[in-house]
Amino acid sequence: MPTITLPDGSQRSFDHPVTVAEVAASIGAGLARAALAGRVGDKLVDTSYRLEGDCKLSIVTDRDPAGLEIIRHSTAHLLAQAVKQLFPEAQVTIGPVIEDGFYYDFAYSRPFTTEDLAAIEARMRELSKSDLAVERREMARDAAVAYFRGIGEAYKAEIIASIPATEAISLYGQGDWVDLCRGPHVPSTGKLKAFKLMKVAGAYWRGDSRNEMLQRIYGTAWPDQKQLDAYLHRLEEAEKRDHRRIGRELDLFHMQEEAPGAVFWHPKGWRLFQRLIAYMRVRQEAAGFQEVNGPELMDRSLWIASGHWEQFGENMYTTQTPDERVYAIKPMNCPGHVQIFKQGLRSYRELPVRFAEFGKVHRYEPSGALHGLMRVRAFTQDDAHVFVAPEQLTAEAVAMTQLILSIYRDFGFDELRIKFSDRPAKRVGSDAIWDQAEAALRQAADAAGIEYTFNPGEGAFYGPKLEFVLRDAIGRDWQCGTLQVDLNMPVRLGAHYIDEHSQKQTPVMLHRAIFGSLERFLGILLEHHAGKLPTWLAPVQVVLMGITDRQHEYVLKTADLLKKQGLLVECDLRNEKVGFKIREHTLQRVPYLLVAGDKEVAANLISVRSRSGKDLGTMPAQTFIERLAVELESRGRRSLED
RNA sequence: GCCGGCAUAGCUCAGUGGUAGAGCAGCGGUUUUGUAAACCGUUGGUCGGGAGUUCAAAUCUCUCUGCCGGCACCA
Repeated sequence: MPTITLPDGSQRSFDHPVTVAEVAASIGAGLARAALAGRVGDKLVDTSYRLEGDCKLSIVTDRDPAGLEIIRHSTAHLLAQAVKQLFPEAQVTIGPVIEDGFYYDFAYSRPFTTEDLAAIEARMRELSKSDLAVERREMARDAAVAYFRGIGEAYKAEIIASIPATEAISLYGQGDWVDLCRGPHVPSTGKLKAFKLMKVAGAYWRGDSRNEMLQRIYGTAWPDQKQLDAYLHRLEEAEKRDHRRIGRELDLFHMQEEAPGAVFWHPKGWRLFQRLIAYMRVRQEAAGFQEVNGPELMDRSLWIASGHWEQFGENMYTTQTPDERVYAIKPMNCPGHVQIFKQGLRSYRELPVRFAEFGKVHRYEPSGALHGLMRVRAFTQDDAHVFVAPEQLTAEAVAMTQLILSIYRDFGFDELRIKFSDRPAKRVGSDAIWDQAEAALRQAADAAGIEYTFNPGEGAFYGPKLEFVLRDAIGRDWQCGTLQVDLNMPVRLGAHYIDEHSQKQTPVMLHRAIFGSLERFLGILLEHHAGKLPTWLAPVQVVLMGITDRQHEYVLKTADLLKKQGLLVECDLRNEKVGFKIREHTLQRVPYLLVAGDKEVAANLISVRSRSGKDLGTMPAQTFIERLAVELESRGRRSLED
């Protein structure tokens, strides 16, 4: 005799076991139609799930995030069913939900074409229209392995075989098709109405490049057509903020075939780049860092000693000189900084020693990894290494975490993901050292009060790391900042200090980067702001223009005034209409446009227009300068428009 | 590196075996202009590189390079 308690606290009693669907129907016909699944306690179940005893139940519809996830998961099944009907030779593997959609990997003799994709999508629509019931059943593991082997699904059988033998396997069937799945799923395929197949790509079986390549089909699915259309529109908008496009439109940089993965910075882009450096210098200096500079080329022996040659030798650029020595072009700055630390005897009194460098590094990245400014072969790190005594480690790591977060906030990145990555399979150093390093970093992260996710096995080969991850316009995540605890490199490279008992000690080394790669950070920054950089960063902050050439002298004089304040100013004295000039400079995302006509000249004023198109009225140049100063000093938190 | 796609003027793109095109940009004029595109004229391309098929290749084939979307990698 189950009594069901609903989310609003109301209760319903039944004199026999009921399904989730029946409970939904007892509440209302509309809810019965909208029901995708049920939530019993914390557990998601199908609408066909039978409630035998008293429980708390909520009906999951597409308004529930869990409901949307179920729709996407079920759409992945619909995709697999359609593929099996059209390409019976294809084998199914896995089909998980991802952000905004899903994918499904198939093993097939050839890649799917875009024509295939259209045919598959059309078949999915037919299957949806047929409104096939989705039914769950359970099977013993070994029986399930035998079943999938029997129907020629070797991959599925392999997956099931890796599940413990004692577990019952749930299978979901719809029409002629059955898949292994934990569920839950929508009650019938008719619930799947708004979906679209997006692209095909290769993907390795079990994510291992030694395995065969499968054919992955990506799709998106939404509760209704309107939300699907909105999503597709968002994608189009995101494309417009692609940093590669903005870089060209704003004449910031270019790349070309002769230098794959390397950037040609144009004047405005380089100015922007230098402004990032100038900002970081100020922040670093205040935080006790000393800027240093190491050689670009160092003998291979140093990289062998550090362990980089062993780990990354394949990805290092090398050069052989006439004396037959082999040098590596530095792929990172740490060994250089250790050499500087090693000069002379270091006292414990000097610690922490904080060396920072804007170091240009070269890494021969795999060709397929290159991606605009985000992944290049030649890039500049705001790299720093801090040598501390073990007891200073936590405080130093906490301070650095806070510095990173504070700097990100200055750039408008309030939301970022932080990941904690621990020891990778390929590493140097004993487990005892790793235990120590991981514990220290975790302790520091907790002391800093940050929230992070756990990223097992993704640490650097010499130590665990915190990764500060930013997201680009179309949702790809990129590691920017990093903080690493390293107990290995100081030993390998022979760094020491003398403690208070005159004993030689090995310092702990912290690696940290805040921008990470300036190139990448700039790419993210451009996308984050859609090219509309905050005024304090903009390579051109103000453009002045006259309406006719009668105002030229006044414009030049006013521009001089602004330039003397250190503002980045250009004058547009071209023989063009003011509307044309406004349009061009607005497209160039110049923060402020100042216009002077005869009226302004007569009154000794300027007319101010913001990038957003707002007319801020006329004012004396001095007033503009003062109000702009407030915006610049607050790094855009306060604006001249306010 | 792997799978797939793409590569035509500075940019965005059309051209699918038969004499390389458009819009914008650029350049030369005219216009002295009031807050997101004035008007007229005009320059510009070994169709990514190489090889092949063909009477004939931007177009078909092979190959190399680069880029794009994924996967793998990311000190």
